[in-house]
Amino acid sequence: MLHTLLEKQLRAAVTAVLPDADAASILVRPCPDPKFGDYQTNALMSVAKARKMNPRQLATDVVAKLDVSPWCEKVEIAGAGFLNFRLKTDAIAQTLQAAFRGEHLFFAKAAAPRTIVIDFSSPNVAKPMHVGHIRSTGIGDALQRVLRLLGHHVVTDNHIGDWGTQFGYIIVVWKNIVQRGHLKDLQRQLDENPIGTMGHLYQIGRIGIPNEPEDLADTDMIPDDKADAKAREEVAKLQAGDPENLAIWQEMIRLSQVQFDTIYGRLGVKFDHTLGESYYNPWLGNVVNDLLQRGIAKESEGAVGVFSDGSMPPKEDPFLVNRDGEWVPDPALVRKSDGGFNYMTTDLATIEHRLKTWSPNEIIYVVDDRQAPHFRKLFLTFARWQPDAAKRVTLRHIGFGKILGDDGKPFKTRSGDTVKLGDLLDEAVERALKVVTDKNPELPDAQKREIARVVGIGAVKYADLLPNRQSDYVFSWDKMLALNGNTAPYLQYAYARIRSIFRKAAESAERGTGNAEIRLSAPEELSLARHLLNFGLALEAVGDECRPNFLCNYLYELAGYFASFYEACPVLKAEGAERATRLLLCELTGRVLKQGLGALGIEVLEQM
RNA sequence: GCGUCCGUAGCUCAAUUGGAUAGAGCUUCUGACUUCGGAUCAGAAGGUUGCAGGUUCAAGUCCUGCCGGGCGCACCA
Repeated sequence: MLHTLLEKQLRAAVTAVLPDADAASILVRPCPDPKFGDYQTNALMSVAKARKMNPRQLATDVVAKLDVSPWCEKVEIAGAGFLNFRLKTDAIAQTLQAAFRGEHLFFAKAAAPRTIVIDFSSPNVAKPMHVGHIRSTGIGDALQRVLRLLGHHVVTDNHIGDWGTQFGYIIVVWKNIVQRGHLKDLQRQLDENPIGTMGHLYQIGRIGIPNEPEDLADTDMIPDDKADAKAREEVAKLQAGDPENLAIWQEMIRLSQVQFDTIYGRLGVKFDHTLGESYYNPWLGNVVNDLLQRGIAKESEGAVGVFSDGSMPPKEDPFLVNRDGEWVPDPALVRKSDGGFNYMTTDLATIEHRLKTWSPNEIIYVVDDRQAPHFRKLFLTFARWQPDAAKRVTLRHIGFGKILGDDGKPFKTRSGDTVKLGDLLDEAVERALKVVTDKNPELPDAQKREIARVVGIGAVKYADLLPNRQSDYVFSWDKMLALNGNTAPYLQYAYARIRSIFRKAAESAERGTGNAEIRLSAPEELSLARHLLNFGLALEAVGDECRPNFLCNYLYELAGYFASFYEACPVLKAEGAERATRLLLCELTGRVLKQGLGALGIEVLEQM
């Protein structure tokens, strides 16, 4: 890629002037404003500062050693010591033609591919997937797609919650209903609405047992102050391998899997592995014993926990918490006083398993920001437990904020319930269908439904990927499905317009070719062409920072440049080199939009 | 209380992590040839980046202190 070539030359020039300079820190980035040039570097200023040199003098010396004449006009020194590069139109044109011939699409595969495990989505068995799950699922899926595109070896693993205490409550009620001879009613309701029924059983179990079990949806409760104890008892039996409880548990997983498959199918999300928490059950005892033996964990109030090792100041130590001015232990519990294990234990066993199985360079957890303290403890504990293994892997928690309603509180339905993910997708598709029907009533129904599906699902995903993942954002139907602004439909529309041009071009039996003479001249052509070159930079930024919104913004800008170009530069009415140039720009913009949206997990349409 | 994240245009959000004149969309206003698809485009208006200091060539970004908010603080995940 052109900017990579510039970077290489620049690094060589800096090394020629200052042999001991850190070349890797010299980066070439797009200029914030085209009037400065196409690319710039600000690295010379920090290099000069570290050596107490005059930055402009250093810049002058570097430029004297720098030869980028094949690709650039004269390099300019600006401001406090920026170097500005302006690309030659020929160099841009040649890069576009190489892309057109399929030699690249403005990005290069990673020179040193890494093995990266991505842990995302992780829904709970026996509970409905809700809006919150779109965040982990969408961000995680976008990251895995981008990293794969960049040539990394990616392993996705859905760490589903299939082993929690929630099962105890359900089993208590389940058995009670069966005992009273209402198995058929239970089965009927589970068939009709598996997730809702299981969720209801859970809620009932938290209180006691139902009075009228044949109608679970509207039942009097017999409160039971031993409900918690009974649930724990059933969980203990389950974990000990009790056949009856095991059978109920397996049935719950089967019923939940149907829901997962449906949702993931609609979202187009696939996992390489689905190793739930239960998978690690056999090793949990050993994890705790090992931690105890090595003196990393110790008993406290009947439980077993990992405590501070005093290796860092109290303020930074996640194993300490300040209560009334005093720093007291805040351990990571790995075994409860009743002998059960915590998710810290499971997570430790999971890291060990992943390292042994896939030898990753990196494990990425795409999980709600509220769990940041948990992951700090987890990573530190693992480093203390298996120091050598820990050195070979980078553990990263990629956190994200909440989805809020108009009122600034967590997004809920009008009646105050959490919004189910399936319902959200239904409504998005339904709203999209109304728009399609309104805009293009003449299309066949089947095609309208397909458009509505792609637009609706795409809009939901895009709206979730667009904000900086760290911050909370306010959910808005209107904004999400808006047809202009930074939305999926706007990008999909740009793509559909491009495809429409090619359908028309095909009618006149003319296609552009990569070898035809092209001539970039209109300012709109040049702006669009220059922006195309930066697709790879956007992809790399997403991969490095795990922030899909960089790609969203890149694609939105691309669609914007295309829209301006489209208004100003007629394609099919043009002739000769002008026509070839414009067809080429359309083709490449289409490819980048499709590939880029695809990397976000969003489909495109030939017509909409 | 302690920790942590945040506060940017009327609203919803960006700003590639310290770079040049803080950008979009919505809203409002003004325009665009019987449109290569008007689900579009061009333009205008809108800011002391919560407040006050500090660090340096350069601060929305880093440091300190206030003000206001979200979240988390051992046997749920």
